[in-house]
Amino acid sequence: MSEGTLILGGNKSPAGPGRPRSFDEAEALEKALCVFWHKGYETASVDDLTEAMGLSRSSFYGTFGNKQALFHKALRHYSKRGLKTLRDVANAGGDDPVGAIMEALANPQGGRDGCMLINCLTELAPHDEDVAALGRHHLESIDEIIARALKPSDPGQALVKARAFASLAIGTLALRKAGVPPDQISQTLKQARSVITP
Amino acid sequence: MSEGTLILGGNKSPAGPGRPRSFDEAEALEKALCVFWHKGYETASVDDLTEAMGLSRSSFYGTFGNKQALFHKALRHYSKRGLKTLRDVANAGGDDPVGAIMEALANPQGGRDGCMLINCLTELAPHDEDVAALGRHHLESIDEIIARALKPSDPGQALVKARAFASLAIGTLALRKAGVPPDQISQTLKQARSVITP
DNA sequence: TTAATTTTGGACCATATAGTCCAAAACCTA
DNA sequence: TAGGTTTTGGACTATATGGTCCAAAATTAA
Repeated sequence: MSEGTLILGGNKSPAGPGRPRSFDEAEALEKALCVFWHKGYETASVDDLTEAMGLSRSSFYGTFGNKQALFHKALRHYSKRGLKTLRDVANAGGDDPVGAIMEALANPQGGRDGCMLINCLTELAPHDEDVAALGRHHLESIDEIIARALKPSDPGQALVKARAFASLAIGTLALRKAGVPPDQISQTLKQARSVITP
Repeated sequence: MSEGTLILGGNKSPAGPGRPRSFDEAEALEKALCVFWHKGYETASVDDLTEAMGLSRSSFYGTFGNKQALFHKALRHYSKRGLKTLRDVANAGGDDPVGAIMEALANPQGGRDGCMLINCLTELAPHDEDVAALGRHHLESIDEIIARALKPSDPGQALVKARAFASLAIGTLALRKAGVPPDQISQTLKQARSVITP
């Protein structure tokens, strides 16, 4: 049960004896993340992944265990980083954290690929409870961050409004995927203000 | 180029000579639709499909051409029927068409499987322009139906508000997939009223 | 009954896929 | 330098996949 044994993935490449890794695990994970983000879980083949990560199959399986384990690790990483970014944006927003958040939402990182977490939720959540649970936690966290950004408003309704705001933003991701013109999406997103104004 | 030639799928099973079909094409399509809805495009194997449809591979390929053609047909059918249902709901709503629409949105057909079209948009649109185009048309139609339901409101803003309303509703589908409790989803959906009230 | 025509069952095929295995390479410690 | 240890390349395997093929079955028209 202890980490570092010879069972599965996550070999820590200790400083002890043995041939050293020829790659950076974090970088490789990042590359894998991009592939999953762009292609989805099922469509991303191990060949796609190893090629993008620059790894041999041995290193791939030796380091990450298998495709699914790598995927879960990538998704957790994505979630953690995304939430941190959102918090940072809200904090950096100063007097208008909601405006800062909306600004960020209007120019998402994934472009037409949308949000990796929402993509994976759509693809896998009904058949993978781990993904579903991670998704719930992610969404809940987003709601809390937004609710906190609404601070002057009446606190009883803050979370409810934050949820509606977030749902609207998530909905626009579908538009993006469909190739709806960005200006129309921005216009739709601006209507989210009417959800949160008291 | 004419239909009915011997090229691909959609054989009309004419009343002429030859062994008659042992199945109903519309029913088979419906079954396939369910499989795609529940499992997604990639994950639905031809074996899954033929089993659910009760067809041999010969009948499958002879009637529908291939997996992708069947899928597109199913998706178009889904879109058409969904839009008709939405229109019917709005029309049957009498004095409060928006309320009727919201009622319908709170009890969706797919349950945790969400909306097939949004699922497929998420899975395929960035890599399949046909799906993307169908998605845009579907979303646009939804917007128009909702905008029409907002008739008393100021007409210039009707479409903008309808789009925001629709995006919020679409966003809640992700919550549903993640297994967020239905009452919370309903509560979020109710906030959509604030988007459309002038 | 016979010939033409279409559907059906299911064996078959080529390929793609996730995952395994092992010998050689590259390192550390003694 | 020698022995122990880990990583690496890449060949290999088993299986699942989408799609094809053809002989037999089931029908209609003559």
